[in-house]
Amino acid sequence: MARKPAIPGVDRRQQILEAALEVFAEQGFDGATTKDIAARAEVTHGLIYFYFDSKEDLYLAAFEHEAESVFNQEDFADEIDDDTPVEQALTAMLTRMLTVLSSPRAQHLLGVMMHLAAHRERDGGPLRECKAYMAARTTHLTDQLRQYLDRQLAMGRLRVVDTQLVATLLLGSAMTLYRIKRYGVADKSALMAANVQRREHSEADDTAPTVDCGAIAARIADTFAHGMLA
Amino acid sequence: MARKPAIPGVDRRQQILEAALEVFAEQGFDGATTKDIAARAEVTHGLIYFYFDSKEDLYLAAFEHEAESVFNQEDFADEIDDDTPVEQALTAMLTRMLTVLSSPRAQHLLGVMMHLAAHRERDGGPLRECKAYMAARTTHLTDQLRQYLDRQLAMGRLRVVDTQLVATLLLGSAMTLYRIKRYGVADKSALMAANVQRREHSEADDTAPTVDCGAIAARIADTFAHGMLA
Amino acid sequence: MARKPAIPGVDRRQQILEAALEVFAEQGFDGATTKDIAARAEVTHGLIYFYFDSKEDLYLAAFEHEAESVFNQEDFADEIDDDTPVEQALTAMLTRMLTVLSSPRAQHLLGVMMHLAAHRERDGGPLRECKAYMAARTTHLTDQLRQYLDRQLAMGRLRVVDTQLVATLLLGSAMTLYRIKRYGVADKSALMAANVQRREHSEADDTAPTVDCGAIAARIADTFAHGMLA
Amino acid sequence: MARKPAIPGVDRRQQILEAALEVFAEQGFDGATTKDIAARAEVTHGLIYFYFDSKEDLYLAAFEHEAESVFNQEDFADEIDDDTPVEQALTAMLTRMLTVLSSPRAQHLLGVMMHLAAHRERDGGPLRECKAYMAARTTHLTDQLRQYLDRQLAMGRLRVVDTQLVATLLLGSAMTLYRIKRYGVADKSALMAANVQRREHSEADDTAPTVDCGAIAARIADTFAHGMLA
DNA sequence: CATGAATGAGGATTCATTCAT
DNA sequence: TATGAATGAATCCTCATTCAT
Repeated sequence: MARKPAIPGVDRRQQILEAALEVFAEQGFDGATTKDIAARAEVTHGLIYFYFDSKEDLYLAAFEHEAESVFNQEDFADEIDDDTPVEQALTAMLTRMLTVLSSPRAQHLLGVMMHLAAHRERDGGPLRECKAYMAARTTHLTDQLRQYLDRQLAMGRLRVVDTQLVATLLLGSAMTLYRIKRYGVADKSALMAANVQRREHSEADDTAPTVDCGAIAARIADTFAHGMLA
Repeated sequence: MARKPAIPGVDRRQQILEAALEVFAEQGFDGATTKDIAARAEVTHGLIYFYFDSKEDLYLAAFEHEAESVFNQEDFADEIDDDTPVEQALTAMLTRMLTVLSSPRAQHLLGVMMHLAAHRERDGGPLRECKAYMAARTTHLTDQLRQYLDRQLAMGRLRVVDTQLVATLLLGSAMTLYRIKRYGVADKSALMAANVQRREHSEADDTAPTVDCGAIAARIADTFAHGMLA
Repeated sequence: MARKPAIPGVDRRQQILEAALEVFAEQGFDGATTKDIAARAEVTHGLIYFYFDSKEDLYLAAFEHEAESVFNQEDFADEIDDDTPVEQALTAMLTRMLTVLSSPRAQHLLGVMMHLAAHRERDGGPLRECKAYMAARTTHLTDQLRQYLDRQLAMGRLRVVDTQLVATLLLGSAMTLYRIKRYGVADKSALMAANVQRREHSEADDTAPTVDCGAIAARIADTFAHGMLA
Repeated sequence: MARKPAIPGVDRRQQILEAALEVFAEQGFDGATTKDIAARAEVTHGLIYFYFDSKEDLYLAAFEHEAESVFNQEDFADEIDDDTPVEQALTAMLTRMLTVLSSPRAQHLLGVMMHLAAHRERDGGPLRECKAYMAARTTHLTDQLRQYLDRQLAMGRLRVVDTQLVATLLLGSAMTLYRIKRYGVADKSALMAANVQRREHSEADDTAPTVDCGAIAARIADTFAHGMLA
């Protein structure tokens, strides 16, 4: 009675995972319904429970599935050559990071992460694992960057700044701007940065606007490198 | 069966609004239940519907109620003296902003705004109004800051930078860091900045840790003013 | 704290009773809400419970209040002169009955009665009393008419017909037509009589259409008296 | 927790539709609860919403489901032979109609229709569709009958009477009497005809008393054909 | 594997009713 | 008398989850 003969190559589990990530990214854990997900995956509602134990299990699986593939490409800071001029190196690193984050899948992951970040439950709730994973990865990134900055500082190429702070601001700024550019209005508000995208891009739909990662990266690097004073 | 005559002094409507803001900040619109809110407000479930038409109406009311009082204090950029040195002026402005945002109520509002920012619905959904309000206020802030920077640029005090970009990064950074400092782990992930707070503060509860707004502001201003290169 | 000083002459109880009858006529017992009634009576919700013990009590009171005044005028059959020609007597009687029923209040009562008639509960429910009252009055009317017909039959003025049946049909027909004429479309369906009113009257609003009771009465009497065969 | 696999032979949707019609017939739309309906259908409460979108949707479905099958048998007037003597033809037609209406299901439909007829909302409300359907079918029936009478009138077999009026009275009388006979007291009141049934039948339960449709039809036809005057 | 019917707990909302003032 | 705030039970509806087929 299997309606979809399922072209043996197509993996239903995969379909569900992807649909789930999308829906969770849009609606959050509470707002998403398993029925919605099934519909998006073009799968019957019941089938979800063949592959996953529960909505929560599905959430975790979808998150990890994507996080694995996104974060594993991101040891970008490792490749930084300590001898390259700082601004150039930062531009390269930010470009690489933004490029990785440009894929639709990575975007969905970011969406999920924003919901996760917004959630604050007394006990941590069912999403605790995801939060922990996210925190770890995030810490790792900042640490890599900070270590790089520390080395540059030691080499006398930087003013004496709080490298931890700068690392945080750099990565935060990159993500902030990136999401603003891609999604437009709704995100602006989140970060109090409103009309950037109106000037440069104006796509707000999901048809994957091409964002110039290199340009964003260069500008951020320039600002952080030289400051804005004359 | 009117049980509690309401201890004449207490305003139940207010209680509900405040409880709602808290719960919505923690759980988001979908995650929050009207029952939770009633419990937090120490009010019976049904009473919510005496004061508000629906969960959505309550959300809007709670949001606006707080947004009004928070944002109305925030025309900080207006007071900036164009003759003050830029770094000093920015420090003052950021300090003022962070101070306003330190109140528990403002924190709840920020929590709600994060959820709002994470939500992405085809039609905008019931929360559209809040998003629009948020976008407008946010745009206003950035604009004020950008205009200030434009004036300074015209006066020859700044390098030729993209003032819009800098304004966005400045405000975004301030908010980012602020939330990280106050709440710890969960927020880190949102912005991929993980271990800042572990070094400086480590409170994660609601007992309102005192954050040194001036110090944060000064460091951000310094970084943006001079850059990090030696 | 009495908002309405209530022009001492105006009786709030009365206002409530009348509003209740209207609302119950429109929505039925289950469909009506005490809040609606209070609003219609321009009275606060709570006041209802000062005058009445419960919704049910109010229903009973409203029903009886009106029924008393309507039915008490209706001993029309008593006044029939046995010597008047039958058709003429019937016309007079029906005219009188329809006239009594023309008042807005009587119309509301009829509305309530239709709901009552439609309700069929295992145990009789809270409306049992009203139903019983209605049945009694109704029986009384039919009996009067039947007795009149029996007397006429005994006097040889009628064919040998089932007087009980004819009495029932006569009264039923009168009410049927009357409601159709007054309310238009919705009622038609109830009684499977559709376009009568479109020809003669076309009011459907509550602004009390004047209905020609005499004309309706005459036509009914004619039909029942002579039949339709040539 | 799919408990009952549904005893393959039984159609739950059907069960629900039938239970709904019964409950709606007894209690009206407002008085009926979905829980009652579920209980009557021996189905869990939630299942209703698997098959129907809302209580209203269920009402419509139940109404139409039954109305279709009842009204479709009722083009009785079409089959009337214009050459048959009028009284005989009417008797046949009424007999046929009453027979169709004798089925328990048709009785439930009539119950629903009575509630519908009693309801009078400003906007028509959610039941508007049903009312419209009812009005249309009802109009159709009356029209058929009136046209038949018009033809007979043209053939000189009838006195000059208002055929529309007579058609309305005939059908209304048939339905009136029919419901009185079957259900007893409650209905009497509706039409102010109280004691007919006490003489002839006295069933008030749902065990479908057999009613002599032919006898009722004949008596009505006789009355309308010849009138009651000697 | 896959389906879709079925379940029941829980969520938003309404409403009759009560009571301090 | 009259008000309006307050209560809690009941109602409609949703949704995660299960299971026979």
